[in-house]
Amino acid sequence: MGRPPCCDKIGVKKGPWTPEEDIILVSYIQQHGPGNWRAVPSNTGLLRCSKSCRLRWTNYLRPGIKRGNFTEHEEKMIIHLQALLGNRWAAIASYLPQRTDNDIKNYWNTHLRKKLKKLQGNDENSTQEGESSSSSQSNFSKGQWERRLQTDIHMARKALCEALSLDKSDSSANPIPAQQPVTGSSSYASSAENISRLLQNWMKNSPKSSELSRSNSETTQSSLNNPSIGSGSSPSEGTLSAATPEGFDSFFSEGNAFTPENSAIFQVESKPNFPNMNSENGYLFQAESKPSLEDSQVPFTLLEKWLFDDAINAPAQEDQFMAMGLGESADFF
DNA sequence: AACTTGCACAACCGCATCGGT
DNA sequence: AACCGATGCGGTTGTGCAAGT
Repeated sequence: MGRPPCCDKIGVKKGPWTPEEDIILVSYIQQHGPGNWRAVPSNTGLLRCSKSCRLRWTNYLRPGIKRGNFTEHEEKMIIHLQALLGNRWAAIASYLPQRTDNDIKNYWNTHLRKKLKKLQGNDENSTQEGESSSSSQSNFSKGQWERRLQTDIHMARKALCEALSLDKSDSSANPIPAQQPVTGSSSYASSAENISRLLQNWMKNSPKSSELSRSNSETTQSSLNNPSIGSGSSPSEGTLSAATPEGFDSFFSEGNAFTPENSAIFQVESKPNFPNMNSENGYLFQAESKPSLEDSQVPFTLLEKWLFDDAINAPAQEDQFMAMGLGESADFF
């Protein structure tokens, strides 16, 4: 009697995501917002398990994700945070809002761990090395425990601020960068940029992409024909028109990059269905199903108030962090 | 040119945790 | 309190590419 599979494995597609799938997923999330992942495959016709959809969204498609080379500052942050928190990638990622935990984890595993090992090798030929993070966790010092607690408090503050949608009423008062692009443009545009980038890579890396596109278009087509897609909206508002094989061919041909500009296809077509779309700010993917201030104004508890007040006084948190016991934390490598 | 090796990163898997009933 | 489903998280694997031989 084994653990039941997270989803019906039969007919579930695995492997890399195609641009068509990406667009279907983004379109769906635009309409319904992130969350209720279980319903995503059935409602979109995607032959993916719910986990896969969530992962794809959180790691690649959601707005505000920065990809590519890590800056030196980011690198230092990661090293520092890893020393403090261990392999709690999600917690570390909360300090680097534009990076995903998966990204940070990969970067750590492929670059930083080796780098540190090397450095350490130069420093001393001591025996404690390498698996520092796991071994260090076992001999957790009091100082580290306290810092870990601090980090948890930080995360609690952040979560609280997000939950209260503070930035909505007065973005300048919010000291903690929300997980949104800093630019004034629509954050969905960022999502489109992500897709643009993916499509461009797709084109660059795969000369047979259009062929694949076509083969995948069966899936897409069937999903497009699936009346359950975009339930609640008329077929004419399908939002998926760009995902037709023809649509893709037109994107791919004539050097048409998939830019935020032409991504207006999504915006124009799907906008009427977006409860969160704000014509001035663009579409804001608010933290998943978190209530806004207007929706439910909850009186602060003492703790919430404390966390909230404290958060406002913590703009230089990042630097504090960097200044915080580097020497000590270095011991954990 | 063919093959091997190493690297980078996307994606999967399974356990942990949370929230509702 | 116990159960169950949904989601989150971290470890690991698979795959494609580039560099080296």
